[in-house]
Amino acid sequence: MARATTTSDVFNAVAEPKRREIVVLLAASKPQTVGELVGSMDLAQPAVSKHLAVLRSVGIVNVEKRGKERLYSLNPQSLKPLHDWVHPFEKLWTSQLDRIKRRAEKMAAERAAKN
Amino acid sequence: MARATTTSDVFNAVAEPKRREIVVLLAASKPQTVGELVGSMDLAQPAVSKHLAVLRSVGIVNVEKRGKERLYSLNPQSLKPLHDWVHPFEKLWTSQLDRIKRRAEKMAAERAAKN
DNA sequence: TTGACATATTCCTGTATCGACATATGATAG
DNA sequence: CTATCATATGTCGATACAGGAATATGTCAA
Repeated sequence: MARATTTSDVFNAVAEPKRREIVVLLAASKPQTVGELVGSMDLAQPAVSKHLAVLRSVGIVNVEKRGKERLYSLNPQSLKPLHDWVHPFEKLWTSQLDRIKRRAEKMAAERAAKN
Repeated sequence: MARATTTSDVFNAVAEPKRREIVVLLAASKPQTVGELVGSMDLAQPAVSKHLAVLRSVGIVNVEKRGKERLYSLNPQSLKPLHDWVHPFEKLWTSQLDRIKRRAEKMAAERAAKN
């Protein structure tokens, strides 16, 4: 078996940094044209279009035709599975008890480093 | 340029379903042996060991030698970057305003489907 | 129709999986 | 020391990228 497709999953789609960048850009400013995205991305147009195709295929972005341009917009709900998976882990590092634990471990590590 | 390494990033490491499964298993029950993980995973031991190696290399899990066994434990903080990236998007789908917006879009889509 | 512009698609190359299988390493008991 | 158990590592085959370059598609204006 080989590596999973980038289009198989929100997790895989978003594993690529440039695609995350696109998501952030679309979240910051409202619907944008491919050209606008290219303008703010240091990546050639074909590459951007391909990334957009991946994001489209997993439902992260929507397209709307507007003359010869295409307006891409973010579909935030699509990121919910990612959020739902990672969110429960938050309590494992925010609890007071855990912060004490980490502090102790850190001190132990420093102690060990001196010997 | 090819696809990024699975060990290059928490995002890439966690893009693989089996590795997410391991993370969940380690979060549920405390430190576990490779054998225990294999026992609850429908995947051969070498494959599990390799996934653990990937998770180790990005700091998602820690190992501790215990005789001939190795105890793997979760390092939850390592997931923080993932959480920090996705969390801001939550408000885009939980706000009352946005729920109304989605509702309207859905109705428009149904209307369009009838025509 | 023709040309110009915006975007998508195709082809190519180098690289990195993932799992199965076989084998190496390492620790412990007897 | 040797056999055994737990885990790690290496090899192989099929697969899938990501970006560059070239080209196709589609839309508008004159």
